[in-house]
Amino acid sequence: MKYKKSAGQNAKERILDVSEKLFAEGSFASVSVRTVTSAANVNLSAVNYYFGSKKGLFQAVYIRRATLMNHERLGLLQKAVGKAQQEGRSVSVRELINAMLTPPIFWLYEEEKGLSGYIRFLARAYLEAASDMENVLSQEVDVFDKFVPYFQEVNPSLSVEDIYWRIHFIMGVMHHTINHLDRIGLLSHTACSVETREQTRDRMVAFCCEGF
Amino acid sequence: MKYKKSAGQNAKERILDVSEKLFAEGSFASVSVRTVTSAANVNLSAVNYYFGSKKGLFQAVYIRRATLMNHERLGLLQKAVGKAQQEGRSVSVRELINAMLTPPIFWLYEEEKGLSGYIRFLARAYLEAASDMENVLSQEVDVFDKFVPYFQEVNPSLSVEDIYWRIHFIMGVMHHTINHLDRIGLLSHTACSVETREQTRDRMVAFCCEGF
DNA sequence: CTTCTTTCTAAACGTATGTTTTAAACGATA
DNA sequence: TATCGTTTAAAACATACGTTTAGAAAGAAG
Repeated sequence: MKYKKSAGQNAKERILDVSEKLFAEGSFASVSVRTVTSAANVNLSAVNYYFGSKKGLFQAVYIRRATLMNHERLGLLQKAVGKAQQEGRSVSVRELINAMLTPPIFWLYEEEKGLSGYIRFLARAYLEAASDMENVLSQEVDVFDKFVPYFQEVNPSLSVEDIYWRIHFIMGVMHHTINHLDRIGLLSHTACSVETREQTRDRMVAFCCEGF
Repeated sequence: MKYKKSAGQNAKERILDVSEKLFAEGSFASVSVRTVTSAANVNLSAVNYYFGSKKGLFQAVYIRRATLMNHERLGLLQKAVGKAQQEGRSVSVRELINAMLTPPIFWLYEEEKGLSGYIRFLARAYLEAASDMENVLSQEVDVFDKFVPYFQEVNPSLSVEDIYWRIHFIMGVMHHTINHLDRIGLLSHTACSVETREQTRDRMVAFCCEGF
């Protein structure tokens, strides 16, 4: 009853890899199924065979790594919480924002495993028609919800409304950096050069910490 | 030699109005010429007649109000500079950021004149293929360049690199708010409700000031 | 009215799109 | 080897796309 599917698995994964990259660089409508299949060296009908439809492919690209990144974020959060408890203090704003921003920014620099493509894909998916991609939004929202109580704890004077607004701004800093990191040299007339992922992350964390 | 063109002007403007809105809500590729023309109640060929091509229409939408907003920004900058000179001090960070953010955010709330559509159109145009829309980017970049010396003056310890990174983050806060203002209620589980344009602007300015 | 330019309309062109269909090729099991 | 589920392949389908064309309608100028 068990079939090897070795070639099939490869084709399926190859399609996912390729479309992740293509959807990261262009909108859903601007990337055609034919572009995907020819780039992945598979037959045209493979997309519909494996994913039912173009939209199905898009969602499959999203789902493939959806849980992974948020797991990383929650992992960092847990780690910070544990360390703070051990030292008998509450989690700092810096630790919280660090946990929110480190995974996506580190992924952004991880060209090799395709994580960079996924993170850019995600940032773009946010701008696709809301009706089709509500799950994309809600998943990340759910994770950020878990951060709210800690923000409240470290700064009780802030209302829940204030906190969500600040989280919203942090997401802005994050998404914009993901979308335009490669153009920051152009923006600054080469005043800003390529940095390590840590340097970029630290710049963002510093900016957002003060904003909070 | 002079022709009235009254109906023509109306049709042309109507096309621009409609496509501004449509391009604000969907990507370039996802908005078809037929959708535009039928929404504008004009003949299908009107787009090619007036603008040469679909891309020509897109750029026309951009150009129509491009100078206006940056004029507003520079006006606010000049005003702040004049006031500061009169009071014998240098321009504050708050005044600078205020001049950068007030025009786009106020426009965002200006549903009536279509300015809201334009500002959302602009934010989306940033994500279109860079090769086609480089002028969109460069125009705003040119304006922000004019702010750099003042940021340096008020905070001489910052390098040009630092300043551009912060401007980049401010643009992130701005773009994200433009793109997702209507979804902030969803993000916050209705903790955040609709605010006045001044309230939203002040939140953004406050966050970015501290970040700077 | 006639003339000429501009604007609008309807139809068609050629191509690109997502999807479906048909059958061949493959791989493991029996 | 024969069988059956799975995967690949080629072709066709129907539709949607951006663009072009040819001509009608409208309006100002002579």
